Amino acid sequence: MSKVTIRHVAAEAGVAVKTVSRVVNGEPNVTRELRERVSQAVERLGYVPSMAARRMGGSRSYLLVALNDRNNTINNWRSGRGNDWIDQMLHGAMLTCETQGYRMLFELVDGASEDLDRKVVGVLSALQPDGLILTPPHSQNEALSQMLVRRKVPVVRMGVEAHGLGMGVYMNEREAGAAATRHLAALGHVRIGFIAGSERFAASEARRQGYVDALIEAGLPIDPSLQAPGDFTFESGIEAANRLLTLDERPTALVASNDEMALATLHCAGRLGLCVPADLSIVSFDDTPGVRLSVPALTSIRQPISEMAACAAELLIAASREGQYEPIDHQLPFRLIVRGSTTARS
Amino acid sequence: MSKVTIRHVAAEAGVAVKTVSRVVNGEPNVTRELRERVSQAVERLGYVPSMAARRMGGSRSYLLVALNDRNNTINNWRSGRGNDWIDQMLHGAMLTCETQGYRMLFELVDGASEDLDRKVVGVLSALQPDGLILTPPHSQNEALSQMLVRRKVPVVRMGVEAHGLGMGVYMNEREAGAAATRHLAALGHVRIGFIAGSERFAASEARRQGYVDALIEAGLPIDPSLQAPGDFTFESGIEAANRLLTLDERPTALVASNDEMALATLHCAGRLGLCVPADLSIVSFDDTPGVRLSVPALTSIRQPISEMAACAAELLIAASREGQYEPIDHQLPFRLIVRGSTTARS
DNA sequence: CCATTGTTTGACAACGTTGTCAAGAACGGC
DNA sequence: GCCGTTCTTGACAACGTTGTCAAACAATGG
Repeated sequence: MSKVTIRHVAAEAGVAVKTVSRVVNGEPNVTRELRERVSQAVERLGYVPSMAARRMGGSRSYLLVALNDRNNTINNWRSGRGNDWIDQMLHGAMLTCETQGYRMLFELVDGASEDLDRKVVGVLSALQPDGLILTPPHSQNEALSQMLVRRKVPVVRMGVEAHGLGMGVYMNEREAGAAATRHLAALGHVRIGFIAGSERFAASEARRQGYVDALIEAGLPIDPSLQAPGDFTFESGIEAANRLLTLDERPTALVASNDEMALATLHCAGRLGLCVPADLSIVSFDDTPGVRLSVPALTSIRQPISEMAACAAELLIAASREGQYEPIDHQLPFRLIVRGSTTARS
Repeated sequence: MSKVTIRHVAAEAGVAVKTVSRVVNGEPNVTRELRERVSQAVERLGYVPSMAARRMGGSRSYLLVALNDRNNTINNWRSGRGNDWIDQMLHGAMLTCETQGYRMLFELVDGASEDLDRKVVGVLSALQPDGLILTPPHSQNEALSQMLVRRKVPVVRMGVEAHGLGMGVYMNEREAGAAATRHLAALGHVRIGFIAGSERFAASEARRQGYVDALIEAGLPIDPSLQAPGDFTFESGIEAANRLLTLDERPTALVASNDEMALATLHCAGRLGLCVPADLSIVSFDDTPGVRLSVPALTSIRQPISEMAACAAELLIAASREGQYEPIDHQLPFRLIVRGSTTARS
C-alpha cells in the first residue's frame, strides 16, 4: 500500500541497496544469480525508482524538456487553430522516451519576451533536464542556442540546420518547395502561384526559394506578381488567394506554404466560382489532419514532425547516456502526398 | 555559471537556509526586513528551487500528471486525425500551472491494457505527482478511479460526473445534445437525423438522449430510422450519412456527435448533390479548429476543454496546498456556436 | 605459492529541499 | 516586574537514489 523504495527491494532480495541500483540500471559486474534475485524482488514488490530521487542522487534526471513558443500555440488556439506540432511531437517523442525510461515535459515560453533567457534558465534550474528540444521559432534563436550550448545542455533544434550549434533535426524545406512546384509543372501548369509563409519562420523563405528553383528548372518565367505574402493564418490566405485569383492572367495552380492558407485558397476559389482541381490545382504544406477531410482532399507535402521528434528524443537520450554528444545535423525525408486537389492543366 | 542553490541564497542574504525556504514559499512569520533581504538575494542570483529536491524534502512535488489514452491519440494520429484534447488541455492546464509554480506532465497509457493499474501505479511511484487528471475514456474507469482514491491521490475526472469518486469536471452532454436539436427544431426542421458516437464514451449516449429529449419537447416523432450509429471516425460518418441521406424521406437536418463525422456528412452531402445548408442543415459537436475552415463553416457545440482543464488544474493545486479536498463535481457551460451550416427549412 | 589484476559487493556520503523542533525575542496581562 | 504566550529564526534530520571508494574474493601469470 505505501511507497516501495529501493531499500525495501534490497531487504527483500537480501542484498545491498547499491546492488539493487546496479541491477535496475543495467550496470555490469553483477552475477547472474544476484541479478535474478533482485529482478524477482523488484517484480514482486512492483518497485519503480523515484524520478526525483534519481535526479538528486545521480547525474541524470531522466527528463527531457520540449520548449514550445507560447505565441505559436496559445494565439493559434484562441483564433481557432490547433497546433499540430505539439500533438504530433507528443506522440513521436513520447514513444521513444517511454521505451527508454525517460519522460518528456512540454514548456510554453514566449519567444518574443525580453527575459527569454531568464525564463529558460529558470526552467533549466527547476527541472534540470537531460536535454532540451527547441521547436520553431525558438530553434532559430541563435543567441538562445548559444546560451544553452555554453551551459552544456544537450540541445536539439527542430526544423533548422544547427551547423554545429547544438544538433539539428529538419527536413529539406527548399527541396520540398521545389517538389511541390515540380509536381505542378509536370502536370503542365505554366502559371504557378505561390503564397508565402510568415517571415518569422526561416522555412518560409526556403520554401519560396525551392518554388523559384523548380520554376527555373522547368524553364518557366519568374513572375513576381504570382507571389503573394502570407503569415500562415487563414485570413492572410484569403487575402493572398484573392489577390492571385483575380489577376488578369490568373494562375492555374497554387502552392500554399501551409495547410491553413491552402484551405483558405480552397474557400476563396469556391467563392470565385472556380472548381478545384479542374480550374485550379492546389498543393499545400504540412499535411495536417484537416486537409484530408476537406473537399477535395489536398495534395500536400508531409512534414515528418513525429519522426523528427522521435529522432530528437533519441539523440538527447543517447547524449545523456554517454555524457557527451557530437553536434551533428540530421535531415529527414519529406513526402509529397498526392490527393484530389491537383490535376493536369485543362 | 554553475547551479545556484538555496544555500547560496542563504549565504548571500546572511540568513539560515530555512528562512530562504520560508520566503520562497510565502510562509508566514518572517519579518518584512528579512523577507526583503532574501527576495533581493533570490533576484540577484536568479535562484529557482529544484523541483526534484522539493519533492525529496517536502511533501509536495509541484507536479500534476494528465493521463491520456494511448488509443485515443496514437491511433487517431495514425489515421490522420489530431487529438484536440491534448492540444487544448495543454493550454488550459498549463497556464494555470505556470502561474502557481506547478508543472504538468502528459502520460499516454493504454486504457485497454490488462495491467493498466500496474502501469498507473508505476507512473505514480516514479513521478509522485500532487494530482492526476483523467481524460476520457480513462475518466470513466470506475475501478481505476477507485484505486487512485484509495491511494489518496487527488484526482479529477474529465468529462464525467464523479459522484464523489474523485472530482468531476464536465459539461452537460445531454443538455448539449438537446440544445443542438432544439436549434434545428426552432428553424422549422421536422425530420432531424442523428449520428451517434462511439459507445466507448459515455458522452455519446448522453448526447443521443438529449437529442430525443428535444424532439419530445418539440412534439416531433421519434423515428429510430433517423438515428445512425457511428464511432467518431470520418469513415463511420460517411457510412452513417449515406444511410440517412438516401432514405426515402430524407432528413432536412442532422446532428453529428463530433466534428469529424459532421465533416464526413458535409462530404457525403456534396456527393449526393445536396447543398448545405439549403438542402441540409448540420450541427456538429466539439467545435475543433477544422470546422471553422470548412465550406460552409459548421454550426457546432463548443466543448470548453481548455476551461475544463484549467479548472481541473486549479482544483488539484488547491487540494495539494490544503492537503485534502472535497470530492465535488463541477459543471462548465457549453456554447452553441451558430455558423453557416444551419438555416431554416425551405 | 606469491604478486598482480580484475570482478563482485557493500558502506557511506552527497544531492537540495522541507518538516520538526527548540531556543530566544517580543509581547501582553496581571 | 513577572510569567505565559506568540512570533521569529535557525540547527538538524530526513527524503530515495547514485557516485565513490574500499574490501573481499576470484582469476591470471610467473
